[in-house]
Amino acid sequence: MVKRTTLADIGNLVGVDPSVVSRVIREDPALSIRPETRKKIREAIEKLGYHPNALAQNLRQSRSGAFGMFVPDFANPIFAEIIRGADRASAAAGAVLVTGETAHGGYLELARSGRLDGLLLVSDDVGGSEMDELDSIGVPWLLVNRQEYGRRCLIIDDEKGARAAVDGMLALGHTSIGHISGPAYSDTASRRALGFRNALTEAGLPSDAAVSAEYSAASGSVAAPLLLASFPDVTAIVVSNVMGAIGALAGLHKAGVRVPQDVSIVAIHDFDLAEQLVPRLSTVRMPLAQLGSRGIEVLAGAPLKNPMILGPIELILRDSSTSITSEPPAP
Amino acid sequence: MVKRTTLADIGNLVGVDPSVVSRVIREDPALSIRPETRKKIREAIEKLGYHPNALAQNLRQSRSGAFGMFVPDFANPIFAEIIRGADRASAAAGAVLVTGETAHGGYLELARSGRLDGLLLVSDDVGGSEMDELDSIGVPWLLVNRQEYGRRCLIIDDEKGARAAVDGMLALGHTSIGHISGPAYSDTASRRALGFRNALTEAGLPSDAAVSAEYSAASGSVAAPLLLASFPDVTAIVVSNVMGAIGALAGLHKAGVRVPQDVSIVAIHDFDLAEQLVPRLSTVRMPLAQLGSRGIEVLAGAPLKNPMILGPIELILRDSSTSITSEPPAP
DNA sequence: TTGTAAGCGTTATCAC
DNA sequence: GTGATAACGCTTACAA
Repeated sequence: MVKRTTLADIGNLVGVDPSVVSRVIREDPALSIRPETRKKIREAIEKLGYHPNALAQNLRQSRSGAFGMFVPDFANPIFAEIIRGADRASAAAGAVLVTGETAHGGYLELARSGRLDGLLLVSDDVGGSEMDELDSIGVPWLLVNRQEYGRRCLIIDDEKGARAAVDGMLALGHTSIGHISGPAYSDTASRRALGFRNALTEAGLPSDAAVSAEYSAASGSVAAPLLLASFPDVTAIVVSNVMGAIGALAGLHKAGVRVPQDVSIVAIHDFDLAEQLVPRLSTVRMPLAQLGSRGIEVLAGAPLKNPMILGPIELILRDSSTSITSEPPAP
Repeated sequence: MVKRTTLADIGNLVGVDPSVVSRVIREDPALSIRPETRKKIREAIEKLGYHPNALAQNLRQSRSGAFGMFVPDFANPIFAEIIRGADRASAAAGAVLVTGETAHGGYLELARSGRLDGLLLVSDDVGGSEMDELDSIGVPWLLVNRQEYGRRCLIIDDEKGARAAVDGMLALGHTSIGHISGPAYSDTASRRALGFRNALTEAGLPSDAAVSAEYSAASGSVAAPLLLASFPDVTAIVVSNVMGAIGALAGLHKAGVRVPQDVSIVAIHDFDLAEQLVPRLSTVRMPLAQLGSRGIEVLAGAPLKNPMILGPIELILRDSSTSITSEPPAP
């Protein structure tokens, strides 16, 4: 590997001080320079193929030009979409995105060593002591998709998302609607459960048909038949998360329950494969990518007035839900 | 944000030169030091909560401590698993993993500015000129899951994977086996197609029942019914990639073809959701995580004698494939 | 209109 | 056994 070209090399070639070259590159407005000198410098840069050494810039400016983003699981399409948003925004901000899974806890060491200008944490398993530690380190950081008292965070309108799902089922004529919620420790789950209950209460309908499941397909596949066994009248189920919904489809199929003929299913969060499942899964599309991109923007200095992302929330009806009127009318 | 503790701070506190502190921290074997001095230094480090400034280390040592990993699509579970492997290996190597999507081409600038100690590219849309540029920059880099003449790369045994799928179908009694291959420009696709043909040829069976599809569910959903229309005798289909297989299930369902009763399906590459689809999808599990982890190890200096990863390849039979003998016997 | 110089915090090579 | 010094490549206030 050949030695890299430095500012000094350019300076030597042109016969000018490196600092001048630096100022030309950075288009320092306080610099007045003869056009021909500037031109010569530009040409030399071109000729030698100069690119600034980011490591030196980093040290000099005490900033790493990197943002961190840690998620529980790369394979979850929800996190993938958040990451994508963060990736785009980082690139736009001229920074790189360092990603990792929260499990190995590497983000603390990264923050301590100054390798991150900011950090996004998308995870329920980041504990209070880790958060305190981050605060004491002094890196800007944000909880993403999780609200916690006294911490800076960014969330989407989960309550509204759940309402959209319920309203969609109501519009299809369902009057007995069930809920497979996320785990109790998850605040997104409780906000969705709240939206579910409120929407039904406002419609003058009961909202007690609910069971809770983990954020996993396996858990959803158990929960769905269980819900129907406990509440046999239920004709539509709002599933709090996509993995659970996929599991629910599988679990119901195995139990001999037909979707959507016997029960309609709608999930919170949309994702690519929803379109390809059998049956195609109805979802509520939420602004996940914005969760990532806005997170980066806040880390980069944008004001955080409101933790709630105000993006579009959209019910996407596919084959897993159907109108109740397609059932034989009561005698 | 308070000023960070530096080596000099420790030195001042203990009454010793910063360089000595550095040598203690790095456990320099060439350092002889009084045990009590060492102890005092250790205590001061503890007391002031010192952590080395990675930015300064980076500049001094001309290494960024970061590896890059760029994929076409974060949402594809295949790439997610490769990323996970790379993430683990990076953490183990004391480096961070910078990820991004190949589309915005940011990796070139990262490489040029010295922000990466090495780069893994998992993508069919990285062109020859980009590769040449990377070579001229001098960063170690590797194509992952793609073989290209004259380039350093890392692949898995796709041919063997396809063979495993075919052999599995043969063992179930199928004698007319079709293939939904990946796109022609993809070398993984051609290696899988080769495995498919060889396995059938060696079994004395024809291997002409093949159509090609893009790496997408939508494409697979079109290709599967098409394949059956062209080759009505086919009783089992080997799908070259998971997305295509998911699409195939959907496409066949829509066409009224029952899986596995009318046709068996097996996909190359396993992933979480395979277990939760309806029907549960048979797959060939390939060592994807190792593709990522070994890639990082090679970047970190491990010798690259053989581009082929020699991990386990395992056929996982689930509900989407069944024995041909379950069909009514011919009269 | 340009040059000088002082750092950013570390580490490697000497010197004492 | 420990200290001094230079250097990594860049930026920026100040001097000329």
